[in-house]
Amino acid sequence: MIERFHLQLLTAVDECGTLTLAADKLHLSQSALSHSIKKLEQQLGTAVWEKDGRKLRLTQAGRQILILAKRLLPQFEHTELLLTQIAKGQRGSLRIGMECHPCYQWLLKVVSPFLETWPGVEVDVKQEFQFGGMGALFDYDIDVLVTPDPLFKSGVTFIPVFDFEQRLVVSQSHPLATLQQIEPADLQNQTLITYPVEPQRLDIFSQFLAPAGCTVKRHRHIEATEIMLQMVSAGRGVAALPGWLVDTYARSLKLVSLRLGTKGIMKHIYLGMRNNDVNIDYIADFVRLAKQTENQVDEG
Amino acid sequence: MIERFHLQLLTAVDECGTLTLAADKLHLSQSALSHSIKKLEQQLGTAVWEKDGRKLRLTQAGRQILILAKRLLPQFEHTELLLTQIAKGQRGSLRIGMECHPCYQWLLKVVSPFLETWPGVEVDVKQEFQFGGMGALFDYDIDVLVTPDPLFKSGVTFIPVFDFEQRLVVSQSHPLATLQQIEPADLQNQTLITYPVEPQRLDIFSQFLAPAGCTVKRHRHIEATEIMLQMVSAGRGVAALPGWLVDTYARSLKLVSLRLGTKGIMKHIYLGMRNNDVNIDYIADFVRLAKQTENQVDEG
DNA sequence: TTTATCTATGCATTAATTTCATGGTTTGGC
DNA sequence: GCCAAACCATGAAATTAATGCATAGATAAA
Repeated sequence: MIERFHLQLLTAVDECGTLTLAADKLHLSQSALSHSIKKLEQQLGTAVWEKDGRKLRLTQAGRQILILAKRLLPQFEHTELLLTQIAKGQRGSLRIGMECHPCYQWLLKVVSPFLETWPGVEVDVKQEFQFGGMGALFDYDIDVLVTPDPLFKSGVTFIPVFDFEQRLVVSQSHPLATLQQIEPADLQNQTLITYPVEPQRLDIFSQFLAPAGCTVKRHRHIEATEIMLQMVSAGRGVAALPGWLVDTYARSLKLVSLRLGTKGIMKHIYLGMRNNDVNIDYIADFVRLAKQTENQVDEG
Repeated sequence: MIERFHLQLLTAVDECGTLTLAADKLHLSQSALSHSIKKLEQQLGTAVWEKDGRKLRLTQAGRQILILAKRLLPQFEHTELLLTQIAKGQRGSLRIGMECHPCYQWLLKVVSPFLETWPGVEVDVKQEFQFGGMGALFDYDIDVLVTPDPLFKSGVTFIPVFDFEQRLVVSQSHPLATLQQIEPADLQNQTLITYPVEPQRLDIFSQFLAPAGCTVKRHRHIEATEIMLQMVSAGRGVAALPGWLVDTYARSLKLVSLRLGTKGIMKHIYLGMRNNDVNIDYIADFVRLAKQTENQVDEG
């Protein structure tokens, strides 16, 4: 069996020229190296080098091992370097799961500074989960779940990082645009545009229309946030989206956002993660950066 | 220090699912594996896997090691396979040195069947040596020397493999073409074409012209055998080459070969090799094949 | 020929690995 | 909800391997 040590030994002899000098370099006795090689040679059934005077000359077999050494040793060392970085928390992978369609815009504000602070951490964002965001978290498909609907189960921690109000968006010229607030009945003759997810996961249904026993004239699905806002701007329908998100497009697209009900629909974005991971440096820092965005958005 | 064993261990656990089954596969106790990993984890400063119920789940660090394992282990195994072939003499390299210009044609007849018999042996032919063929042999630049001039020194073995007569080649229409044999004086008014080497290494000088105190009208150098024969065919000069070599071109180029002196210049091709290498299977077989060509050439 | 240098090897010592025995945890069946 | 089975962790003992010392053998240089 060729061991890593043998590769180091061959390399050292190649660099130093003699077994004695190689022994110094490896902080071992010349005897130890001699014994090691003898044993290897017995196992392989072939000599690694032959004596030429008092020098050693690699045999065909020895040359092959040296070639192997020069190829493999750097890879061992590279992985070990990687592991010390992982041990220090400087390196790893952060797989973010998104269970909140409009939050994508917000996420970018968090990821951007994160990437600068943690160049060794690979960030990946996933949006589709076979067994829901929680399943993905438990199955180690993701490391952090961005969701407005936390499930406080044992084994996972959910931390609120951002508060916002879910508001109705309409175009400036829309009949509802002048109202102070929207009541469920106001939407009876409207086209409501939402992301293509089950209605029970949409707050405007579960917290606003359904409790009042109301419905809308038409319900359309659109995947992309910007297209959705373009449609609203063109008067083709209304949508329910986070207030801060509407604000960033309000001027350019001539949009107005309105409170839903008297108190409004107040939401929180939570970051969910496995308890074991909470103390990993770069994950803790991701949470910290996520909390910071609240101020930025309010100011902006 | 990540050792080869750790790579095998990680791979086995990855394949078997549990540490216990991996232990069976590696013919070790479950305890031994557990201890090994614990020690590695201490050295690395990071866990390799974490317990998830009674299963083991790789950590980020563990995944890196597994990636390393899947890349490096096959390379270890490949080299070990190579070494067993080298040990059995099925594989190696045969670097042939040529110190005999016209012998190249002959060599091809030997190399061709050799390559078929020894697919694992890499054959290389060298023709230029800084310190002569013997030096190249001693310096391990070549493994076999093809030469008509053996030097019987200790450490090397020279084996005669092929006998031939060095004859003068002239065109059919040349004035000398009708002679039974050539005497040194016959060449006084001739242009002699030879390979570009020192005259003392040319038999026609050292064994024929020089002893008789004769010389030629002109001496030209040409590197390539076929061009040399074309020149002779065109009546531009005469040359001294092995009889069997001339025979193969005699009809197509309208050439005649003549004996030099009464007894002719008789030569032998020798194969020289280091004593240590004489018993290597594929080298011994190369010698055997070289000896066989004698019959083939005589017949052809 | 002598001396310095280098590798090989037997033997005693030291270190590392492995196993055994056992305890703790989790899972699944009853 | 309890019990048995499966699995991993761990301490201590036993085994095995690696290492260094001392020295012999061999080569090259002086």
